[in-house]
Amino acid sequence: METKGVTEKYQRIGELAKEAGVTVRTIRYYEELDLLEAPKRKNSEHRRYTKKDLVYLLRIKQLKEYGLTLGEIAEIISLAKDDPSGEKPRQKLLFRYRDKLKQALEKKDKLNSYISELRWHIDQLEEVGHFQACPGEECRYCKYRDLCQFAVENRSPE
Amino acid sequence: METKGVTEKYQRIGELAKEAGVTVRTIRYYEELDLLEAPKRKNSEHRRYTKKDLVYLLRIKQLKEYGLTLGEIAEIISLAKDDPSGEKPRQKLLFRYRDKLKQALEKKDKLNSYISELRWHIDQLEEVGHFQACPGEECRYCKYRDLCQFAVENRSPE
DNA sequence: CAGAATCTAACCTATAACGTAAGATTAATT
DNA sequence: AATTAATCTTACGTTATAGGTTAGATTCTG
Repeated sequence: METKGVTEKYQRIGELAKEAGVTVRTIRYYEELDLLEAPKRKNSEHRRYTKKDLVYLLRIKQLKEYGLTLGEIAEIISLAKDDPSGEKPRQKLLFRYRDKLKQALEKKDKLNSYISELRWHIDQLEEVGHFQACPGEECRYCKYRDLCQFAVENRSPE
Repeated sequence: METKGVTEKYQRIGELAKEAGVTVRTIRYYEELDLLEAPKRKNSEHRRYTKKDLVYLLRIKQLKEYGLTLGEIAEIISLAKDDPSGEKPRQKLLFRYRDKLKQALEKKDKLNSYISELRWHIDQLEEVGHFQACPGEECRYCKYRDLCQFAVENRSPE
């Protein structure tokens, strides 16, 4: 394929983990999920890694930061394997990003509604004196009674 | 079938569940967590509920909607039991709401950063042709190379 | 050759709010 | 009374993700 750097150095899994800022377990786990290529080894040698593996690891970390799950990342990596042009994985990644964006925007909308709802309730609570009395007799005098689903009808004699 | 009103004072758990829009299991679970008062019964009678229980159930549902956990709700209810004035539960609820508000605002900030990050990456991906080639030789011509942590150095010799 | 590092395999964890099943009992209906 | 329906308690299961945590064996390093 292509010639690797002159200073090509093989690292052990612990060293790679430290450099990438992940645990050893994480690296093996990623290998298990086909996120990371399993280094070839004879017999029962220990794993050896190159700079390229570090780059891939960091790339995975990056994609994770952008909200992709390991499954989604694996899917993209898998596409990249069969597609030398890189077009398919690129499209998939774009799709994922757009999807995450859509979800994030929806989430933002909900969050905004939630925030104003909370503000409303905080205002209300700051004014209403008797929490425990609600619902109950206090409803009769509550300024929010028309908005409250728990308001007790005020004509009913008790 | 059943005549509601003054005569039909006590409901069975299934009826209450249906009216409140929860499951029977949920009611028993809430009782377990002291969210709902356990109806008194002799021997091994079945549970019987009143209109009041329905109101409390709906109240719990409402608090849940505002993002309180069952644990937080239980805490408030517990406070209400020892405090006839209702002041302590009210303060606690206010505290919770304010806390939720704070968290929601923080979340919103993060979401906004995330959204712009995503947008940036989408723009980038729409322009960069070769995902698979990144990082690599393509970095030399990539317009984002200065921003990319994975850009391979092309000018700086080791 | 001691002791670190790594190996595989397999189970464990956290999180909340219930779901679900088993087997027994109680209530309602016919 | 008999049958059916509802309810009872107890207790384990669920959902998902991304690894953590042993254990005991093996390999590598100084």
